[in-house]
Parts: sequence; structure tokens; C-alpha cells
Amino acid sequence: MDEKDISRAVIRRLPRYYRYLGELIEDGVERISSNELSARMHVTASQIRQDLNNFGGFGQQGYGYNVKYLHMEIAKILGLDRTHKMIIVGAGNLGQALANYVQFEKQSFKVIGLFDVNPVLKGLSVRGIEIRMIDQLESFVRENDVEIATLTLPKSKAMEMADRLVKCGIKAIWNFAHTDLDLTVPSSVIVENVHLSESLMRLSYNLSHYQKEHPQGGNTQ
Amino acid sequence: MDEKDISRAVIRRLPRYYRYLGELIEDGVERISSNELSARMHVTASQIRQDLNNFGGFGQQGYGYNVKYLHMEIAKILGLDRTHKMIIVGAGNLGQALANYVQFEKQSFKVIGLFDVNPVLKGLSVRGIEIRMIDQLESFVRENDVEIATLTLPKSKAMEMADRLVKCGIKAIWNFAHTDLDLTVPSSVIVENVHLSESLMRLSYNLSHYQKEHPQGGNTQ
DNA sequence: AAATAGCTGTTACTTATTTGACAATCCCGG
DNA sequence: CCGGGATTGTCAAATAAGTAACAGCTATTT
Repeated sequence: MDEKDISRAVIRRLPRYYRYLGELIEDGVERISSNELSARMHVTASQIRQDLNNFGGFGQQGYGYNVKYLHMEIAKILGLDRTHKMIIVGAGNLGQALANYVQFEKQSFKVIGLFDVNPVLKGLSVRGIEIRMIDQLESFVRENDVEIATLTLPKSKAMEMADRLVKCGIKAIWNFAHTDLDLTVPSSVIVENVHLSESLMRLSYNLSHYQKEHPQGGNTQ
Repeated sequence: MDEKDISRAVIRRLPRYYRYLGELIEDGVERISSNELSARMHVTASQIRQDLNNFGGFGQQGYGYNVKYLHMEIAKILGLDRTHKMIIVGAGNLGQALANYVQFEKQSFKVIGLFDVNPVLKGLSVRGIEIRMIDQLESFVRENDVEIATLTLPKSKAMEMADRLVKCGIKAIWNFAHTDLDLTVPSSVIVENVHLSESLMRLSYNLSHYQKEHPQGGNTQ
């Protein structure tokens, strides 16, 4: 089970499997075959089996997959079996929204700090998380072993902030700014860019081109 | 120039070309070759040329591409050359964040309404957009020819809301809820799902697996 | 306890995407 | 206004991703 060079496409799909399995657990379903799951998710059963087999044989012939077990195994693969300490830099609406959002990802991600440049926000709290001024960033990251930094600020500030974070040992950046930080940051630091405007433009494209003709597949991420 | 069956992969990349061209314009660059652009964007020149040629020959041998012209042409392809009327359903932090966010996408998208179930928000305004109660949804959509609805509410409500929107003629849904609306909505309605939690999980996966070994490509969307 | 139907893991095949190569074309300097 | 260097558009080759098929194992029924 060599987990190196798993294709990007497979990784893209894993979280989705994880979500559907979670829903099955909620519905009290104990076992499921690749065929049933394929019908629910609108993918081929073949793809499901092949995707999963990149990581090991989680199923059983003649039975299918045990939902809870598979859910747990995918959690491990995704690294959701431990808690990741996280800060959010940029405490505007989006930063605050994510602070709420991320919290309810069960135990896997924990927002332990919010940072902003705006002195008006100093001392305020969101969901019990105090908003700190940006000059405390470095010391906070070092003292609290912060793994992930979420950047919700304008492009110009984002690049500068990424530099500072890299220098004080951040492991990963979840970037919401309109720039590709993965091209400017050392490759040892994981970068996940979320370009919401690109998503909206894809929607716009589909609106102009696929209206009423092609069926279209949703989530083009 | 048959714009049918352009591959999904190409569409995914168009907004990124658009963004880089916008930056070039800001920097006062008038012309660019696929080679220079490929170096900036970290993709192959061949891919750039082939992607663009799906839609027509925008360049000139021996010269390259005129930045402003190409930018404009991609805008047309993406449907950014006209204004799309939009509402946001769910006026929480995320909804409000998007209200701000979308506005500065120049002229292409215009948020003309915000809706929520929470009576506390009634009458409040965000960026000059009044928050309306959800019972006015249908009449508002019909009377204002709303094209796009952004859903920033919990999964359970999102499906119900999608149904209502479809019934009153919405053309497209930008969905931030944890569910695949494209599987439940008629295929004539465009759905673009944004699953932020999946993005975060991919980050988590990379954190666990690619630390310090593989170079990794950022934006796996 | 044997037979049957169901289902996975895996291999082979098909389709899609990306990259490489180069002829045709066009700018630009002289 | 002509020649050299640059760069596109496009075709072909290589790589990657997705689908189908099936052998072999397991649960379940009789």
C-alpha cells in the first residue's frame, strides 16, 4: 500500500466519498456495495472500487463495504483522525464565516486564533476566539504550534503575510486571496488555493453555453 | 468555432488565464507570448495555445497575444461581458462576505437581494442591499429577473430552497451547502457547488502525505 | 453442507488530457 | 520591401484517467 503518487483526481474525490459515507451513517446504513453507492453519487461503481483500492482493500466480496469502517479509514487517509491547529488571518466577514464553518468539522480542525490589522476589532471575539493584532502573529504561531493558516485578506497583503507565516514555521496555507500562493511559497509548505471568483466564472460560462442543451455535472472543482 | 463539447478541464483553466491577463494589464504589459505566460503561470506553453485555440485563434505568429484583446475575448467566453443579476439566500457571515466579494467582480455580477429566515435581520442592509424575509423570495425573483441564486445556508434548508428557486425560474445556483444540488435539481438549471470542507480536507491530505517530499501543485479544484 | 447469487479486487481496454514537434505565418529591423 | 527570428496553430505521440469485464471469494439460502 504505497500511498505515494496517488493521482490528483482520486484525492479530489475522497472527501466526497467521506461525506456520503457520513450521511449513510446518519441514516443508519451499515453496509453498502459499490453499486448502491455509485447510484447515489452518480459515479461508476468501477471508479469507486478502483479509487478505494489505491489505499487498500476495504471491502469484502459478496458483502460490500462496512460503512462505519470505510468512513473511518478514509478519515485516516485524509488526516482527519487528528486535530489540526489553525489560525485565520483576516477577521472580516469571510474570516469570521470560516471560523464558524470550520469548527463544526467535528474534531479535525481547531481554530485557535483570529488575526487582523484593523485596531477596531482588537479584543473582540468570534465564537470565543479572540481577535488579535497582526503584530502578535509570529509569537503566537511559534508558541502554539499552529499548523494551518487561513488567509482571508486582499491579494497584496496575502503575499506578505504568507512570507511571514512561512518564516515562522507554518506547515500549510488555506488561501482565499486572488493569487496563487503555491507559486511564491517554498514547496515544502502546502498551499490550497480557494478561488471563489473562478468558481463563479465557471458558473457563468455554463450559464452562457450549456443552457438547456448538455446535461452538466455541477461541482467542477 | 463550435463551442460545444469543450472539455471540462479547459473551462477550469479559463478563469485563471483571465486573472493573469488582468494582472498583466495592470502592469501595463501590452503583448505576451505563450512562452512568457507559461513561465508566469507554471503551465506548459503548449497547453495555453491549445486551450485558447478551442475558441479561436487569438494570437499572431511572430508576435504573440495582445493582452487586452485576449482578456476581453476570454471575458466574452466566460459570459463576463454582461451583468448577471444575483441574490444571496442566507445572510449569515458567509452570505455577507460573498455580498462584498462578488460586488468587486467589476460589472459582471450584481447582487440585488439578500434573503434570510431570521427576523432579527429584517430591514438591515449590507453594502446597501436590504435583507429581506424569505417569504418574499418568489415574487422578488420573478419581478427582478434574477438569474443566479447563491445558497449559503445549512444542507437541510438548501435543498428545499433550491426547489423553490427552480420553481420560480432561477437559471443557476451557486451552492455553498454541504450537499450536491446538481443531483437533485433539473439539469436545465446550472449548479456550481462550492464545498469548502472538501478543499480543507485536500489540504489535510497533502499535509499528511506530501510533507517535504513531492512538490505539490496548489489549487486542486 | 452444497449451491447460488452478489460483490470485490484487479487487469485489460477505452477515452480524455497533456505534451512535443514543426510547418506556416507574421513582425521588425535594416 | 526583403530576410531572419519569433511565435502561433495544429497534428501526432505520450501520458493519465475512467470504464468494462471477469475471476475468485463470501454470504446467504435451501
